[in-house]
This record gives sequence, C-alpha cells and structure tokens, in this order.
Amino acid sequence: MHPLAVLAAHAPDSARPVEDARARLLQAGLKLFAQQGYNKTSTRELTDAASVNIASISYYFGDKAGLYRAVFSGTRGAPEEHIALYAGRPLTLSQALRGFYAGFLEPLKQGDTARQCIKLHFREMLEPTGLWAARDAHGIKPVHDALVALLCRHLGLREPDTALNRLAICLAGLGVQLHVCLDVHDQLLPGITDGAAALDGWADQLQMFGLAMVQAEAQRRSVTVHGDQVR
Amino acid sequence: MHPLAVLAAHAPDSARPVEDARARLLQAGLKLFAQQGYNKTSTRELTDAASVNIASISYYFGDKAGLYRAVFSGTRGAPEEHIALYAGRPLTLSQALRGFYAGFLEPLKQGDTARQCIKLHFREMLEPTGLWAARDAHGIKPVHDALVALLCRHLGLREPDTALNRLAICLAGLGVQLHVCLDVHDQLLPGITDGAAALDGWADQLQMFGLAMVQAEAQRRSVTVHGDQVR
DNA sequence: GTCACTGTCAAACAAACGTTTGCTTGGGGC
DNA sequence: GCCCCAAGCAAACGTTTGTTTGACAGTGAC
Repeated sequence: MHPLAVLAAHAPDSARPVEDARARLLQAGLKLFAQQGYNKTSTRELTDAASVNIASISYYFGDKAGLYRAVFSGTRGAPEEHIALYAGRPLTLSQALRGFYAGFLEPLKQGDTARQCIKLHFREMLEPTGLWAARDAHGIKPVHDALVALLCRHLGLREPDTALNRLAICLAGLGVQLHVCLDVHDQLLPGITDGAAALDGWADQLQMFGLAMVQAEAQRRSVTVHGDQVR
Repeated sequence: MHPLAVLAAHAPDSARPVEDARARLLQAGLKLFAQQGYNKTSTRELTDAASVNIASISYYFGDKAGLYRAVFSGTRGAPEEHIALYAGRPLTLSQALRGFYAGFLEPLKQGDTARQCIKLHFREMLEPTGLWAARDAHGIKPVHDALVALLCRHLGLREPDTALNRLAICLAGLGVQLHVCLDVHDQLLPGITDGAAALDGWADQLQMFGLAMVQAEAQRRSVTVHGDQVR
C-alpha cells in the first residue's frame, strides 16, 4: 500500500477522536481487564484496542499496574453497598431485602460499562491482584456487618451468632452468585438475565427467597418477624 | 557452596521419593493450578515445587497443557453431581436437598486434595481454559436439568418455566457460592467452614433454606408441597 | 563389551512479556 | 527567527515465558 494511502485513510480518523489517548486507554483497560483479568491482558493488547502507541501506558500511567489502578479507581463501588442505604432505615425486612437485591440487579439494567465495572470488582474480590491497596475498602466486611445488624434487629438478637452469620452469607450469596455465574447462566439458559422485564422478575423472586430464608431462620428460633409475610 | 555438598544434601533425598517425578508433578500441578490458576503458574514454579527438572514436563506430558489436562482428568467430578443420585429416587424434597448440599460440603470434610480438586473444577467452570475439551461434560447443564426435574415433580409442573429455572439457579447458587467465596468467608469470619461440626451446621441450614425457597415458590403458585414442612 | 532404553540434568532456544529510549511532530509564547 | 513542551512514534531493551536440545548415568538383554 502506498504510504500516502495510510494518511488518507487516517484523515477522517483524526476528526473523530475527541476523546484523547488517555481516555481510550482507560476504556480499553476496563473492558479487557474485566473480560480476561489482569495477567491475561498484555500491554500490546491494551494499546491495540485503544489504538495508541505502546509507550502511552508508561507515559500516562507509569506502568501497566498504574493503568489498572486508574481503571479500578474510576469504577463505582460494588453493588452490595446499597445495603447501607437500607440497613439503617426503619423499613420492613421485605423492603430492605428489595433494596439489597436491587443493588445487585441495577448494573445489569445499564450499559456494558456498568457490567464491566461490577465484573472487575468481583474479580478483585475473588482473586485479588494486590495492586488495589484497599484490603476491605471495596467492602465485603462492612456490607456483611450491615446485613448482620439488619438481621439482628429483625430477629430480636443482641449479638449475632454463627447461624445468623451463615444466614447473612447465604442472603448475600444469592446476589453474588448471580454475577459470578452470569456467563454460565446465560450459556445455560440464554436470555435469562436479559431485558428489564426479566430483571424485575429476578428482583421479585430474590426478594421472596431472601424473605423465606429469614423467616425459616426465625421460625427455627421460634421468633416471629412482624410486618412481613411470605406472600 | 562446594559441588559435592549438593550431592551430600541430596543423598537422604534419594531415599525418600518412592513416588516418582511424574506423580510429584501431578501433585504439584493440582496444588498450584487450583491455588493460582493455569496462566499464573509457570513451568519453573511447577518443577521447583515438584523438585524435578524442567524438562520433565515435556518428557512426561508433552507440554504444560498436557500436564494440566492430566491433572484435571485425575480429579473426581464436581460436587453438584450428587444430585443425580437423589433426583431420580422417590425421596422427599427435604431428603433430596439434604443430599444435594451434602455433595457440596463433603469435599470440605476431607483433606486438602479434595478441596483442591473442587477448586480446580470451579475455576474451569467460571473461567474455562479451553484446554479441557468437555464443554458441558463437567456437568453444569445435566445438574441443572436434574434439579429442574426434581422441582417439577415436587411442584406438580409438566414443563419448567422461567420462575422455576430461577429457583433452580438460586438453589444451586447457594452451594456454588459456598465454594467460590470460601477464601473470602474464611477471611471475614475465620473458621466458619472449619471442622466437622461447623459443616454439619451448614448442611442443616442450607437444607432448611433450600426447602424454604422451594416452599415460598410453591406458595406463590398456590401449590402445596406435601411431605415436607419448614421445621 | 555393546546395545537399547529410561530418566535426569544444565543449557540453550524462540517468542512474548513489560518497559525504556531517542527521535519526531505540532503548536503556542517570546 | 527561536525555544519549549505535551504528545506520539518505531525500535530496542532486559526479563520471563514455554519448550527443546544434547549429554550423562543407570539398568537389563543379548
């Protein structure tokens, strides 16, 4: 190909990229790191996807780890953290659970970016790179504690015991599993998490299941949870 | 160090290894692949852990992928597959769920090897290497189908619908999440999955929660599941 | 003794990796 | 004119990756 043909082909390109190389790198980083993890993503793969030179990573972020940190910092918090909004308020258990699971489902309603952010967070949670300093800042413990406090209040306990901790783990697990196994589910039953209607169905059912689990635990303790009822 | 010192240090070593290099490689492979995945595990790391020469991988298994396949083939099936034993038999729903979750918990009662086998299976399920040919042979779909069939029978349905599929996903999800988040849980609440007594507690509670979820779904459909009761 | 075979070893291999270098470009300030 | 500086580029750097090589020691058969 004639050298000038390249310039000609790139001519309309130079009008398009209002977003600079830095932004494109962050975008490609989010996509690729979420898709295939940190180690499996090479620097050349990143710069090719972003259509920038290899040296740009060093130029803008110091190194590959710097890019990862920048990508991770730019993402919103994990979905479970919605619980903080509901745990402290005088809502019924049913309402609190609704909000809890809505936090998990909301990112699925939005675009690819939101999905990728969540995927990256779960990746970091299940297999820490060590690059993201926050030991528990991306919030497993505080979320669990909030959930435990909520359950204690509704079950009339002063202190959580082992069984209540297991209940909290299982309640959160329903939401976690939804994201972790997302690809598996979609391959097993295509479209089971696609569309707003399907996600609303999930919200209804998760809320119902969560409530049923709490009430089963309450019944085991011979305690009644007032204000709610398995419909 | 004097060259002969190495020989002297290795002298008692040559008496120890009744297990040959091949077996040690398989052992190290299971441990490291389960711990840190395929890509993060280098060949030198493997041969160092197995105390064999680098060339041994090529000699015994052809290449690194061959070693991985050999390791994976040597592991027992995933824990969920116990459901096949319970789904077809005329047990109560409660008994079937007991058996289902027992399948998840049993490997935790056994030694490190069993834990590593399970970890490797979940790794392959959530993030396929592509080296293990079996697309669904390590059994997500058949397990789901068996669970769905079981639920259909107990809920009096001819054909599964979306809500029932979601129920099956959530039931299995409780068991899956237990393994996937094992390290997270142990860091959050140390010892929550340690010891036979704790695992029996998990079995009781998972069975109870599973039953509660099924019955909540039955109630929503205005159907009664006879023979079982949320205790 | 010689041959073939098995197993192990240090050394080297090409390829891919993350990173750095030195140079060029384009535009604004003086 | 000049200098400066952000931005981008091809090329190379040194390391690590997975793999292969050729030599060496041990063993049993003939």
